[in-house]
Amino acid sequence: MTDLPDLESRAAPEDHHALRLWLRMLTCCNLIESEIRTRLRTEFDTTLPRFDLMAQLQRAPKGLKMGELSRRMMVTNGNITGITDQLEKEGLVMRLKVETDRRSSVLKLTPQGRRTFSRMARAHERWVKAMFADLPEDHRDAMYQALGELKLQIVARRPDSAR
Amino acid sequence: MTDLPDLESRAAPEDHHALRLWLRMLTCCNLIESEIRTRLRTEFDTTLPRFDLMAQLQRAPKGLKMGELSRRMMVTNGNITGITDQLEKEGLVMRLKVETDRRSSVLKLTPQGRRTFSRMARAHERWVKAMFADLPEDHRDAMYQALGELKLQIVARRPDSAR
DNA sequence: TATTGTTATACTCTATAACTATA
DNA sequence: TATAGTTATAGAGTATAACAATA
Repeated sequence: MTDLPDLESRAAPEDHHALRLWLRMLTCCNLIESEIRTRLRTEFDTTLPRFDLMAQLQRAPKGLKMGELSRRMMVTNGNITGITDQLEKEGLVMRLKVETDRRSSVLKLTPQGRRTFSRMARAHERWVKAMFADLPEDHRDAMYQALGELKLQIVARRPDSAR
Repeated sequence: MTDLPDLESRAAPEDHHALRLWLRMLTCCNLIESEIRTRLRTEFDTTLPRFDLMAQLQRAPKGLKMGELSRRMMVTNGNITGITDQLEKEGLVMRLKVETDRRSSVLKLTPQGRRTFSRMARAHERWVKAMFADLPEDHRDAMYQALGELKLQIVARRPDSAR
């Protein structure tokens, strides 16, 4: 491994393995994430949180309540309101009133939102595939596996995981 | 793997392996990062970029020029100026004039900055170790390996990598 | 002319907390 | 009382671009 001058360079030789792994993981994530953010901005004039919200809705044909989106995206309610306001103004998502609970709204993609998201999702998948293209399959699968365990442990340790 | 209601839930069954891996990786990183940010804030009243900058300086006893920090932390010059202003005001880092180039400053940790950073770094390592504690060694090493390759590829693909 | 660092600006994202309307 | 969503606010982080001093 070469000594590239990035975030990982903050690791010291005596650091614990877990710490070195984390710094490398963080560097990779930041690299990928910043490329995706840049491309979403320059090619689609949108942001990652907006893309994430639309991705959640795409997977939920019946729509999602705003509170559920807040949990999934791990941000507070007010933020979902803000992102939703933008997307609604642009005609990409719509708020629907719930018969059984008049406090709630359910969000859905509009037909236009569905079309727009499809184009973005295809591009997004292309970018990601390209970035992971040369990672050997067995390494890719091993990482997927290991990350699955890691995620379970971390979620289990979270203070609010009993919710 | 259970179907937890988080970011990864935006993956669809037909998604490419690379995409699913990326979403899982992103979820893990976000979980870890947000725990670290919260703890840095509540226990040390500081932020991740400030911690990162100090970590870079800790590893560079001779100090670093601000432009070099900007490259390593992958943010623009102006942001380094801002973070440095804060840390300097609190007496944690100092700007030193360079004899050979009067445009440049070299940043170093002050003695107090060194002490403060040591305490934070020990705590930070404890947090990370705890989060990775139950990940089997062989998985951990496999991930470290795979991420190393991934990082090389992504860096090589970056538009400014020829710099 | 190019580079180093600074300044000013604008925007997104985020958490917090107070609020409303329902339940 | 508790919950769903809204509003207001403040702060961090970021990019962009214009700028001064120096190379």
